[in-house]
Amino acid sequence: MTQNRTHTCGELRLTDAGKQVKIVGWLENLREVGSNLGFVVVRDFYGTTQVVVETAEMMAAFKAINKESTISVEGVVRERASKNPKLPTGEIEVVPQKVEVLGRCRYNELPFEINRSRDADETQRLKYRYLDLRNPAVKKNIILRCNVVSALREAMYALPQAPQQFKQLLMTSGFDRYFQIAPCFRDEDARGDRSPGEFYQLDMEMAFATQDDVFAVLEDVLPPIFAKYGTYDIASEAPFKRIPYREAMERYGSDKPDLRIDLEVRDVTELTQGTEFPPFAEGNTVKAIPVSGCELTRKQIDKLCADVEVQSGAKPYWTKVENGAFVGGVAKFLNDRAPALIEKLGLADGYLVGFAAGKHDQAVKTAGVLRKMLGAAVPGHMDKERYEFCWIVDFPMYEIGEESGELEFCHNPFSMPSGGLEVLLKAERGEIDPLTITADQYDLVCNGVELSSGAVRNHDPEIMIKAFEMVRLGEEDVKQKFPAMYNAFCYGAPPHAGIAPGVDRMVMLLSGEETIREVIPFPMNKNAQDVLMGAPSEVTQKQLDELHIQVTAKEEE
RNA sequence: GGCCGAGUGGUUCAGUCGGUUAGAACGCCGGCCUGUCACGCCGGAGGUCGAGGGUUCAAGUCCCUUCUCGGUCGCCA
Repeated sequence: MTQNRTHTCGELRLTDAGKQVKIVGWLENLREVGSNLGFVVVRDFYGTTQVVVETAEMMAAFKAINKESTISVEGVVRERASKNPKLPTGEIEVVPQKVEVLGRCRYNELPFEINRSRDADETQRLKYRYLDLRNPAVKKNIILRCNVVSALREAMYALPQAPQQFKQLLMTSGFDRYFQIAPCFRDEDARGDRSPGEFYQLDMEMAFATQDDVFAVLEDVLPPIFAKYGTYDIASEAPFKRIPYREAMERYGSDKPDLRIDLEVRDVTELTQGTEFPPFAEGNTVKAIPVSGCELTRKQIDKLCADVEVQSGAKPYWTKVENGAFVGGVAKFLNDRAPALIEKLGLADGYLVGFAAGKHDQAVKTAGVLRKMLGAAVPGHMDKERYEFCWIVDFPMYEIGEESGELEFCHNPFSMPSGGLEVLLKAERGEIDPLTITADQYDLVCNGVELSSGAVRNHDPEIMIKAFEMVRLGEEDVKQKFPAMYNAFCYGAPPHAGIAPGVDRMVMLLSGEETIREVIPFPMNKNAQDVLMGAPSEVTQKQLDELHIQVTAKEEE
């Protein structure tokens, strides 16, 4: 039995008419349009080709084959009597002489229809991922992923090795630049944009590099890839906007702002103090988001506020401006403040004002979610069809821990404090507040998605120890917990910096998908289960014995 | 772990105030149809309404418990 095809299913054109061919693929559909007339669609990786059925024998042969079986068709290419301009192969059809079943589909009913698999239940899709991926609309994201990864490799300099601590050690070893596309494993729960446990990063580290050097690399690599592979045509050009962390929190209520939305958060704490409304009470922070041209109905506003509460954990409030006064929502608490608020926020008739109130951090966070929701809901405030990049810079080095109530590292303890040793010494002498110390650490954000985190690393053991002393740790802790890094840095380390954009998230943005699972060939579900392979599953006693692992009963209740 | 949403033929969903035989579309099976391309037309089969308990003359619908999936928060230097 020979299976060699002469052409793929996306290949044949009018110029091939008259040729003897053999195609192979999946039997997608049989359209019967007459007693002995029908059309078979054969699909492979490259496209679909129509096979025409004109005889009782062929009709019987094709009717006996379940859809989604793999078949081969030998025959002659012919110009179609009625062409289909929507298909690349729409000008021709294959008149079959011989049909062979290569792999029989045993079921005449599938878990879902292939070309509508995206509508099916996600668990069902993942369980039958091999059927789901037959859908060209699903498959295209995986192909996109492949193209993006290879474009990234082409754009980068070459030298594959291994992540974080090791890549920093490479710098210390004298390698100037490093990159690789590496799988990362993390013990963290899933989200729509976060694959549970594992994901891929374009990981890079550069010796003798500054923050600007790192920015320059990604500003060079990413825009052409977004331009070529993105769903939207417009993307930020280099240099990307740089926004200090504190400014991002104040203006957008988020450290990953979606800059496609033109709304901004305003602080109205002073102007709302002394009102009868408990959430605006003294000690609370009050943020306002003015939205012009809002025609949302009361019902829509309530729904939006409920959604904000789910995501932020706190209820937002609102009022509208009509005839120069506040109407609806919390209007009655603000009547005497209306003129001042209207002036400060530049309000006019038709404005909706969203409010977020509470302890400072909660108010900021609620405002951030509210801004995002309003931007998406009120027409005219979000130019969706574009990619807006920005760098979030100047992350605080320290924060007051919620539980401990004492100074702790805010993000990455290995980032270089801006200003180096001198700044730490000043803080130690009490000349500056340690909370004002920032780190040379940065995030790359696109359309409200955190694409990447990176930093100029702290390569100086003295500064590292001082940084740790600020949080009541010291030399012994650094030596004990990170012996390799500490020791290596004691032998002359180059200043170095790095970053690691998430490949899955990048492809998600490029494809326009809402969940990361759409760009991963075999994704796990929210609970990190692989429902296709049935993993995790029970282990056998033999496996346990091999590894000297004992399973003991739970001791609780 | 908290909160929100969902679970009804193979698939996606509808199902009003608790009330007769739980509907539709697609898919499947049978029939018709000579140019379809989401083909069309006619007919048919297919349901433990996630599971368990309760209220009631009567539960897909109300109450309690529980399981599963999704979103979100916690978490993720």
